[in-house]
Amino acid sequence: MTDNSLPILTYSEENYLKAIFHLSEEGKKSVSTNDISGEMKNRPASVSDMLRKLGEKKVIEYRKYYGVHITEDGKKLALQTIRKHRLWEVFLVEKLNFSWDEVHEVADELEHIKSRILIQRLDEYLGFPKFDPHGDPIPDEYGDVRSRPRLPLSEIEVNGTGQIVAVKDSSASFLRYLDKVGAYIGARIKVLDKVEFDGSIEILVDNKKTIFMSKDVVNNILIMQ
Amino acid sequence: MTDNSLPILTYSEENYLKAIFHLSEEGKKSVSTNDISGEMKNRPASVSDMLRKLGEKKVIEYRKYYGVHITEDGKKLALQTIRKHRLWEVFLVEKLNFSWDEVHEVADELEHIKSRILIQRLDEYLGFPKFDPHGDPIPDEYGDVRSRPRLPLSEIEVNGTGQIVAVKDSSASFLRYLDKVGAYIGARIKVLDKVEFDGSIEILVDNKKTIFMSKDVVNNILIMQ
DNA sequence: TTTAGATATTAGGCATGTCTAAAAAATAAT
DNA sequence: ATTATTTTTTAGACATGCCTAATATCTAAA
Ligand SMILES: [Mn+2]
Ligand SMILES: [Mn+2]
Ligand SMILES: [Mn+2]
Ligand SMILES: [Mn+2]
Repeated sequence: MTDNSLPILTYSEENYLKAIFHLSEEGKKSVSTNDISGEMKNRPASVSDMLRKLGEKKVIEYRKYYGVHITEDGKKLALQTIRKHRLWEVFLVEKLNFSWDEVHEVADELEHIKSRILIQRLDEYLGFPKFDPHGDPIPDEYGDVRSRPRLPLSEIEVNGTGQIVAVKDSSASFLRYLDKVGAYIGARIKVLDKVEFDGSIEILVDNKKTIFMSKDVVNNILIMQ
Repeated sequence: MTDNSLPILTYSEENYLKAIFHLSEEGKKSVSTNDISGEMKNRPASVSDMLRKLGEKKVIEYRKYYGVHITEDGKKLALQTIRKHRLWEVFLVEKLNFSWDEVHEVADELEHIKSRILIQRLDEYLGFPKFDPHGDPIPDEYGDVRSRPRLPLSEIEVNGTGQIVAVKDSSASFLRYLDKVGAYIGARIKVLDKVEFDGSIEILVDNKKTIFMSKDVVNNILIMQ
């Protein structure tokens, strides 16, 4: 069974489905209308309308007033969009010299281009990358994701070591901060000190540089040990 | 005066404007609703609706029942879309190994991606190409086009020589035919014989190969002498 | 110059996707 | 267990973009 039977989605439906997929990944329970509204930066009323349509297309299970669950078909479609988004991000950074804080908006448009062959060729051209510029895994054509185990920097003990493999927040301001302090994907880190009072920490990067980071920062850096 | 004051167009408006621009290039006179309807493969009623909107945005001059003329602003916007279309075509052929008959549909989607920096970087990455895979000139950022003088192969005299620089028809079937017979952009040709009866001709390609071509083909190949 | 045929526009409808305001249902508080 | 609050849905509206059917206008023929 290939994805021949999957419904065709509009740009907007793809965006909603991607948002629902991401929200589903975080907390396990069902995703609420307000959560989606927040993610999509629109009104709950608009979300209710869309949920009905996505329910009819069987990409989500929708029980009025009780939030939604994404279906297997929905997951497949969301992962295809995410695959495209992340491949385009790699292209923008690797080939067009975008910095990692500039790619998100453009990839959010490019991810909707429909051609299947385009994505296959792009993937090949990029050398079948497994991770995007933010360290997030790129699903394969069938939606399979080889994710690596990772945990927030905040959970590493003092004297613990690891490698920065991804960021939770991909906002331009956060990424530019990381550039500034020299915390890049792949950097080896060691936790030197943790301040219990405010959740801030002190880390050593690449055995060279000491950085102080606030709780907000520490929660958004993901480490592989 | 940059294009700061140009209106923002929707995808659909961009497609109409591009069609109107291309139709304007052919015959000099005004473009009719039916012409546009034919080009856009939709109904004249839809065109009338759109012409009103494009008129309000001042990208065309619209007098009811008398067709439209594109304005200077309209030309600038159309050329920006055409620039994007042709740059993406170059990318698909040069970098992703698409053949020249496969690129049109995909470029028709990619041409609407909005990021200005994306196109600048793409242009740079491709080495500032001046022509697309079909030999059509790529406008610069300001809409300036360095087109080369060219005329249909049908107008070359017997024993006349020249070089294939573009094709008028970019349909997949025509382009695949050209691939089959070995008539590519850049090929040097010499007209060996012309049959007045049916408009067919015999040409020598690269001093090596003789090809017979029908009138339909000959009208759609453009030559620089 | 009147008329027939071609061309173009409007009227009204439908689908998508958004909004505000009002109503309904679920959840939290008393 | 009832009330208050929050969450969610519906009703009605608007913009875009397409359609068919009816009407208006232009143009070419008689
Ligand atoms: Mn998107
Ligand atoms: Mn990313
Ligand atoms: Mn297009
Ligand atoms: Mn082309």
